[in-house]
Amino acid sequence: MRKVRRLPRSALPADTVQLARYLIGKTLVHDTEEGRTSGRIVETEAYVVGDAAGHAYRGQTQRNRALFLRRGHAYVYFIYGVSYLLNVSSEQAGIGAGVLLRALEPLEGVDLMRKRRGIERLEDLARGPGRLTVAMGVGIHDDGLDLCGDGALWLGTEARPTGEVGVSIRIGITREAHRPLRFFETGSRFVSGPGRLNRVLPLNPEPKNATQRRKDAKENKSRR
DNA sequence: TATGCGATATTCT
DNA sequence: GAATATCGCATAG
Repeated sequence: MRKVRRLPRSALPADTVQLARYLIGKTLVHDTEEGRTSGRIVETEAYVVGDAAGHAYRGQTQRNRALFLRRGHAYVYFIYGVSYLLNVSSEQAGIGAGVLLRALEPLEGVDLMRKRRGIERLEDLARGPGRLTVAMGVGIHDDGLDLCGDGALWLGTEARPTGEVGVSIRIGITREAHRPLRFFETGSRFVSGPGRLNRVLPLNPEPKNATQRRKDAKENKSRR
């Protein structure tokens, strides 16, 4: 394994889509009192400027203010009453956009991740954005932190060469769901989502996502 | 492998 | 009151 060094902000592309692509293969590290956990980033999604699916779409609020920090800051928020999700802010100060970190391949602190997650299987420790934050010990207290500073949560260089990067539509959203803004390392066992999205292109006809399916089911029921 | 469903907080309408 | 950048468990094929 290569020596992992902190990524300076100047290394991050100053564009949301490019950053999402760039982060594949890089390392996320968290040092806590319990110990260090780290992992290779194998799946991301871009939430670009003017994106109706992005939290910054309706302007800055108390909740999403970290998305408006200059690139390289953590935006953490709570969703579905169950999960915390971690994003990296991606544009210049005052412009709201970010990259959602969706899955990691565990590197260091695997036992600590197992303890935090309460499961054993390596592939499931950080596959999915909500699982990732649990495994890494990331929570709302990390919202707004600078991932390019000298803090405990940071982005690092790649621990080993990155494989081929694939693209697909994003997962779990309804608005602008067709856009090819999800990036992943092809062939990785640590990537979330249905297998058909994890091959290199083709951008297949848009499958219905979970929310839409639920809506349809409900409508069918009330129709009877 | 896919589909269905409940849990549950915060924001927006 | 509805929607949501999810997860874990159940069930079916």
